[in-house]
Amino acid sequence: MRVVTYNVNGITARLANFLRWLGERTPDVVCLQELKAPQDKFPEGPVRDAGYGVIWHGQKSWNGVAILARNTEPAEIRRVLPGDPEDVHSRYIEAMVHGVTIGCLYLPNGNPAPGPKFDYKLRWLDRLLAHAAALAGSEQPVILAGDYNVIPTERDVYKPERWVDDALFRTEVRAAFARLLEQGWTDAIRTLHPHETIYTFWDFFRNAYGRDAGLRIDHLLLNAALASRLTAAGVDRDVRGWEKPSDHAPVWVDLRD
DNA sequence: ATGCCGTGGAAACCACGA
Repeated sequence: MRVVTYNVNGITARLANFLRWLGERTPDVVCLQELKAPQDKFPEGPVRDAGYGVIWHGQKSWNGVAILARNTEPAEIRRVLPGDPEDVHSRYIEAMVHGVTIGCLYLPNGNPAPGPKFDYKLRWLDRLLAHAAALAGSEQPVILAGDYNVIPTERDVYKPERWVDDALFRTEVRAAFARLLEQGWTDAIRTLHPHETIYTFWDFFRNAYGRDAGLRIDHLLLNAALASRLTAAGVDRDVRGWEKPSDHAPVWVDLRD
């Protein structure tokens, strides 16, 4: 079973590109972020015509997350990250697919830091840690996939010294991600490729993709019950070079049945 | 070192992203 996370940066603007990728790669489960579409504007018809069941949590202009499952319906578990009734951003959705709990998340960017947006990011990380703690030790397989907006280590950014004060790389944020891993989560890409330079995002400008000036900020974390089934992981980085691409590329894991 | 680009929504610019 292949599970993918993909920040599409606007599902409406990305639709042709996305459907091409979906048709060519036919992944089993897809976690989407940054739909940037209200609930009633999600392109449900084309997605279902492509052979996928789908649930989504939209929002006007910003955020928005979805879970797609090939030839089946994702069984929704929740569409809000617990812990803050005041938080109205659409940044989390969770469903069961083929016996695997799929958490799809879009973590706040947090810039500029310091400031209220960074404070919101840190609070969101705390809530994620609290929710993930229960899932980490579950005997049921769980994957937390999404755009974490966290550069885990210096190896995951083209020029670390330029990013030390950025909300994606500040020590508080890296420490929170490290605490997440200490709960028992496996960072699939890094575990299978410990020494490679791997990016999942390249800026739209300054020819970032051409220069390979990227970041690794999209992650798939597996709990222990699922990590034993991990066989492969990678980035569909060629998609970043397609016409009208997102600034992120799809990131995937293959799991033994 | 910097939103220089891209998207959405409203308004012929601004917010936001990373």
